[in-house]
Order: sequence, then structure tokens, then C-alpha cells
Amino acid sequence: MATIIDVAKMARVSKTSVSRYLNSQEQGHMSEDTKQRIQDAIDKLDYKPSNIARSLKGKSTNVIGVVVNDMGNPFFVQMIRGIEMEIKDYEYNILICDSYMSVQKEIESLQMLRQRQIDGILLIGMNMPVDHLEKMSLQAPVVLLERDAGGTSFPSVKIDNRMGGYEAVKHLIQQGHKRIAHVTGNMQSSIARERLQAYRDCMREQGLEVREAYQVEGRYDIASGYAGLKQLMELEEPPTAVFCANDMMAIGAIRYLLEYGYRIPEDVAIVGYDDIEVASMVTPSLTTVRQPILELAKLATRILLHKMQKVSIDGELARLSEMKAELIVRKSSSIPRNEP
Amino acid sequence: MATIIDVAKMARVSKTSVSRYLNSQEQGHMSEDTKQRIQDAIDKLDYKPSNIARSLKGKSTNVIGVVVNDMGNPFFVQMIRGIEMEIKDYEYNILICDSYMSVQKEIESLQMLRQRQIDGILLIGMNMPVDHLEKMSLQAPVVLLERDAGGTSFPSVKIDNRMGGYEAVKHLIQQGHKRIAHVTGNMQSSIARERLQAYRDCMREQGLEVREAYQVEGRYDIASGYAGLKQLMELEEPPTAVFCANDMMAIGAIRYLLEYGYRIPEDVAIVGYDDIEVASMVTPSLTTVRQPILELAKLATRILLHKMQKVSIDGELARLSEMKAELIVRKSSSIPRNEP
DNA sequence: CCCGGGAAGGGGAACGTTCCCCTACTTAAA
DNA sequence: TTTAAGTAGGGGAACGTTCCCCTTCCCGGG
Repeated sequence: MATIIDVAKMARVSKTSVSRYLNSQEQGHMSEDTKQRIQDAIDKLDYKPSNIARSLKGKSTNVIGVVVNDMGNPFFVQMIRGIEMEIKDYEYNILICDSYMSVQKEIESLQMLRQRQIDGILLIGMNMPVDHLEKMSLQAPVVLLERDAGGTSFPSVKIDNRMGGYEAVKHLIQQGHKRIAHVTGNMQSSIARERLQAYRDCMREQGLEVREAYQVEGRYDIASGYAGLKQLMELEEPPTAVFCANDMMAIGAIRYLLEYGYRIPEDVAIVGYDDIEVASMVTPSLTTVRQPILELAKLATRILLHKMQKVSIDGELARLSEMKAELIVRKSSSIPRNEP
Repeated sequence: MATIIDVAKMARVSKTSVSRYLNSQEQGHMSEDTKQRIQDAIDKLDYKPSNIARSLKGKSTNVIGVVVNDMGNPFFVQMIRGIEMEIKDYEYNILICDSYMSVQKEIESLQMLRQRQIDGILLIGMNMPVDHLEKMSLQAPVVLLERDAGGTSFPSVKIDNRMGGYEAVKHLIQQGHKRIAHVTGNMQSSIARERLQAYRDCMREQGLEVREAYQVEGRYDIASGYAGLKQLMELEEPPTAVFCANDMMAIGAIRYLLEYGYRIPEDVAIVGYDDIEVASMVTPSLTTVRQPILELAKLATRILLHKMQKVSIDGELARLSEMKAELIVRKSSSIPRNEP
């Protein structure tokens, strides 16, 4: 690999001049002839400045670290894509870590990012307690995605899970259901807790009984939705409707019900959460709560860029950290109206 | 951030000793007392060695660059996950670039990776011609995923697309279809070309006419499957079966057919490719060709690690670069046998 | 007493940049 | 003619490591 010194030698100038040529925007202090010689040398040697040396000298690495709670979850993976889209016009790149839903792994990833002197950190659906995060002295701005900031001052972009969950349950109640169950997400995650809370609040406020047996814990994947429904349907008094904390589990739930001969939504209605791309493609098509995933990821990224001083963001937007979710009613929950 | 010098000062030793303490495996040449003082200083200062400085001095950055052709494709994204899983026990991290199916972007990404002095490169479904890649003098080992190496010597791990495609089409023929169409992937990708070739070969070998009008080009996403079917069904003599080059397009195809009142598989049979997680969840469930995605990604990663001398791989495995695909017959293509 | 060698540890160059501060030359005003 | 300012360009320290090679000390054998 050619270095700046090789270029300088070939162009018969000092490395300072080469550096100036490369970095100086006004490019003053340099004759056309010199510039030409430098450019020729660069071309001939196929020289590219070393990012490593630059990072060592200056402050920034131009890398953004992304810690994803679970790469098995398409919802989270979609966010990575949103981040990529937002970032691609800056000179940043993304370093990815999967933390496999483990707090230990999260801590290790964060420590690694710190060692790499990353410029900014995006945490997707983190499990770790926020105050622990606060103590970690990671030397870079952090933005939380799909995780609330608790008492801390980390910016956090998420969807209003309360409202989304509330709407979902209310919709089921409006369909005439009374025995409504809930398959939660991984309870380490604050989103799961919020959706559960919304479920309980809505039930109570609408005058329905909140039964402990109707709340089963899942892990956001197809398998745990399947298992959750099995557990629920084997109860003495099984529910007639189930609100699943995400679409993957809802798909698993549908799977279980169809396998055991239940009709959806006549016997059991299902509502999911996320509106992943395939939600409208399964049978029956899935009633769910749509989240503006890409927009969410983009907003979070913009806030991070702002914190890193690369981009200014309008103050309004910076504070708007809760985005609205929208209930999408499809066939898994709504009985066609031509029945009584 | 504390540096090694701060630690050395606090422990009243030289930086050399601290470095020795950190890196030397035998840890000879050092008294217990000194070690203790160094460790205390490290703890007190919360010192972490700078990866950047290490990279500058030594050769390696411990980063693997992954260029993904299209992050919108869950099939590719799944591979990233496989890479993560394989890598997580080494000290490597993954830098991701989405090339948005553009050759230009691919080149830029590769150049960027070179500037960052990445240790190894994984190219997922690259569009660029391989000989162009060969000329690029990227200073790191490369492994191709889902892309054949053409005449070049790059290791390439992929699924035997010929066989998979052949099986898919043969299955349709066995179901009695004669007018079989094909929605291809992005024709810039070699996978798409191989699957098309398999389609044509199978048709010809089974004595069926290969019509140009029955070959429409898609872009691997739901929308282009939908559009492809529209185009096909508006022909004077529409096909009775369609082989789509991936599941996303097959889902789009199903979508179109259902929307326009066709029955699947009675009016039109559909076969996809990939067996993504939701293929069995759509209605009708999708006949498809299953690919061992995670295994594919893991194998490719192991080969790369091998090239980077970090792991030895048994020679057998290193050469086995084509993995077998398997046809999964579901309801989108097979007419229940109780009809005549 | 001298000497050799091993253990413990330190000094400083090198990695490839950037950037502060310096010099040399030119030109024009005083 | 001196001086001031502006233009073109260079020297070298610094960023935080690693690692080669050096010094010092101690101990045992002859």
C-alpha cells in the first residue's frame, strides 16, 4: 500500500503539501502545477489515505455502532436498513453487533465499541437497565431505539406502545370479545412491558377482568407464539381473542390454531403488532399495529448525527421521540358483517 | 480516555511493561508485584487499549466487511445473521454496506473497505462482473456468497441453482403443466441467470417450448412479482404455472392472482425459491426450493477466516462450495390428488 | 575475584496521518 | 531602499500502540 510519503516523493513535494491538497477545501497555497503533479502521483500509485491513521490523529472514526437485540427479528433488522438509508449520504459506516438478547453480550458489545472509538451508538431494543448503561462511560453519543430512556437523558425514539396496544385491545373488545389473552414479548424489554401494561389498562378501563392466566410470556419469535397459544388453549376456559406483542408470535399463534382446527377469527381472533411485510400475506391476513419502522430508524439516526454535530435537526423533531402507531384491521380479527 | 502512558505512570513502570503485561502470553520477565500494580492502575483508570493505535502499528483491524446487494431482501439479511453467528467467537466485527443493487455503489463500498484496511471481505450477491472485482486490488481476502466466481479464483459459496431450478420446473411439468413461465431475478446477478438457465434447460429437455414472452424480469421484491404476473396473465395465452426466482416475488405473484380471482394452484400454480420463514405461512402455502442459508453463510465465513489464517478448515470442506438445494412441495403448486 | 547468563524492565523508533509553525520568495506601498 | 503582507511550501511533533534492542541487577560457577 502506497503512503502519503510515497506520493510526496513521486510528486517531489512534502507530505504536508499532499495532505493539504487532499484536505484543504480552499486549496489555497498551491500552484496549479503542483496540484497536477500530486494528482498524477496519486493516480499512478493508486493511493488512498489510511482511515486508521486519520482516526488516530484526529478524533473521529466515522463509524456508527449498532447493537441489535436480536437479528432474528425482522422488525429490528428492518431498522438497520433504515439506518443505512439515512447514513448513506454521509461518510459514515455501520458496525453491527448482535447481542442475542443477552445483557452480558450487550455489555461486551458496548465495551468493544468503546475500544474501537466509534463516533456514535444506536441501541436497538436493548435489554440492559438504562441506569447501568449510564454508568458505562461510553465515549460517544447514544440514541435508543424501541427502548425507553427511563429516568436517564438518553434520547430515545420509539413508538407509542401504550396507544398502539390500547387500540389493539379495544378493537377486540369492540368485536364483542371478553376473554382476551396476551402473549407478551421478552419481559426484559421495556416495549414488552409497555404493551402488557396497555393490555391491562385497556381491559380494566373497559370493565373486563384481567386474569393472570391470560398473560403468557413469549420471546418474539414464531415458536413462542405457537407455544403461547398452546398454553392458552389448554386452559379450562380458553380465550376467544389473543393480542400478541409482535407479528412473528401472531403468525406462530395462527399456525397453532389452524393446526388444531380452530377457525380464525370465528373461534379465536388474533391481533399482532409491527405490520411486517408478510402480515398481509398470511392466512388469514393479520390485524396488526403498524409502526413506521423505517421512519423511526431514520429519525433516530438523524438525532444521532445531530448529536455528533454533523447535521442540524429542527428542535421540534428532536423532541418528538414518540411516533404514532396505527391499527390495521384485517381478517384475523374481524368477523364479516353479514353474520348476525 | 486514559492511555497506556497514564497507566504506566500510575503503576510506576514503563509503557513497555504495560504493553508486555497486556499482550505477552507467557508474561515472563515480570514480577508478581509489578503485574499487580499494573492491573490496579488499569482498573482505576478504566483503561482500554485503543484498537485504532493497535491497527496502525500492527496489520489487522479485526473487522470484516460485508457488502450486501440488497438489504431489502430477507434472504440476504439472513446471511448477515449467519456471518454474525460464525464470527462471534473470534474477536472480529462486521462492517455492513448496502449497495442498493447498484454496481457503482458496490465499487464505492469496496473502495471504502480498502481505505479502512479491513481484514476480509464477504460479498453477498454481488452484481459487478467478477473480472472487474479482480482488478480492484483490494488488500484483503474475499469470499463470494451467492455469486459464482466466473473464471476467477475467488472462493465462492453458493447453492446449486441449476439443480434447484431444474427440480422446481420439473415438478411443475410432473403436475401436468405445459405453459410454464418464469419471473427472473435482477439479471445483473449471476444467480438470476443460473435459475433462468435451469428453467430453459429443463423445459427444453422435457420437450416443452421455451417462449420468450414467458420470461419476465423482476427485481427480487414483492412488487416486481406482482408486476410480473400482471404482465404474464395479460398475454393472449397466459401460463398455467409460474416459477419465480425467489419467494418474495412468488408472494407478490400470489397476491396478484388472488386479487384478480384466480385460484391457486388450480388456475395457476406458483413455485418460489429460498424457503424464507414465511413461505409456509402464506396462503396457499408456497412450494419452494429450500436453501441452507445459515449454513451457507457460516461456511463462507469459515472459509474467509481460513484465508485470514485464523482458523483451519478441512480441505474437503473448503472445496465444497456448492451446497444442495431441496424442493419443498406445498399447496401453491400441487393439486390435491382426489381430483381426476 | 571475575565472568557469564538469565531475569526484570526501559528507551525510542515506527506505523500514516494532520497541523502548527517556520522559511523563502515576490510584490507593492511608503 | 526598507518593510509589510501575501503566497508557496516544508519540518517535525503528535496521536497510542508494539517491539527491537538496550541496561541493570543478581546469582552461581570457576
